[in-house]
Amino acid sequence: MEDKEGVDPASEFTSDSSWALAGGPDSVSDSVNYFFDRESNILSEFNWNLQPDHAEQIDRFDELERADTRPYLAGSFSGSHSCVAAAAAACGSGSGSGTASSPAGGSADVSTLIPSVSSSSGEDPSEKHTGSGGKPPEIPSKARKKGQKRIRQPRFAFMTKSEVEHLEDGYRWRKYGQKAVKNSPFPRSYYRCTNSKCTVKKRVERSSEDPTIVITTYEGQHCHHSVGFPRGGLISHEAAFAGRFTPSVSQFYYPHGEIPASIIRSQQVPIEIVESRTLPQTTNEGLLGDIVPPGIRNR
DNA sequence: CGACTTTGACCGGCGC
DNA sequence: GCGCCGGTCAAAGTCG
Repeated sequence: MEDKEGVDPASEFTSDSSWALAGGPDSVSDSVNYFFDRESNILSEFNWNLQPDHAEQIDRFDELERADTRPYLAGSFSGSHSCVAAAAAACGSGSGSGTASSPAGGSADVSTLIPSVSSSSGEDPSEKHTGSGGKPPEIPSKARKKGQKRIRQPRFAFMTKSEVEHLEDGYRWRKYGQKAVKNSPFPRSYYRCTNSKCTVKKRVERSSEDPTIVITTYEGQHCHHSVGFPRGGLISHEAAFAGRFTPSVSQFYYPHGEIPASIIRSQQVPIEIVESRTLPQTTNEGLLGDIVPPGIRNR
């Protein structure tokens, strides 16, 4: 999948007007709005209700999570640019991955990221790449392996400039696998939420092009509240993503009312966070950097 | 001792 | 049809 990820989908996105429309680096806010629109549509398909007019709803969620989430987020975002996001869902749309190989020169990172998401998205029906044996995450047993296609969970991925791979997001994860990634010197790690009832998974890998960039992909939605913010309450932007990912449970808080940013046509929301730093859990400096729509950032 | 990580093997989808 | 590769499993090892 890596290959595919690194290639096609990317092209799809990059070629996709969505990112292109992002405009130049200066048009971030515009792009955010643009993406938001798309996101709204996409998310609505998942009943995530993140449309602007649902801001209140978000707040409500936030209230529910206030105890742990808000403080956490507030702290993490305060002073930084907030925001973020993206999200993606895998289901749906997807169209095939654009064959257009993505020239996306400038968005190499993005391409890498998106592909994974997008390709998965398109798979709903046919479930392409995930070869994972089509085993439903929920059902560990191999029983469902055959005859039953795995239902793709919504996904979303984002890139983070970080020195540590595993960013705190308020949830506990158990690593269940690690694989070497083709064309990349860095392995990809697979995690699943430790909550037995929760099927959320996430993949973490470093960009082969820029080792300082960590690509995290979430899949699924948490069916429980976060466990709080461990380790000194350190928070990372990842938390925000995680929260976005699980609207029904942990919405995040946007200190400045920013709207989550991007979304992509295939229900994937790739996001690129530039200069964001995630420090070791012992520190308190995790900050979100500016979010730049894929394609904008030049490396 | 339980929870978690590591790691090799296996499975299935996809491209050629 | 074959081989490659991503994703997952599960046994063994590690840690607190």
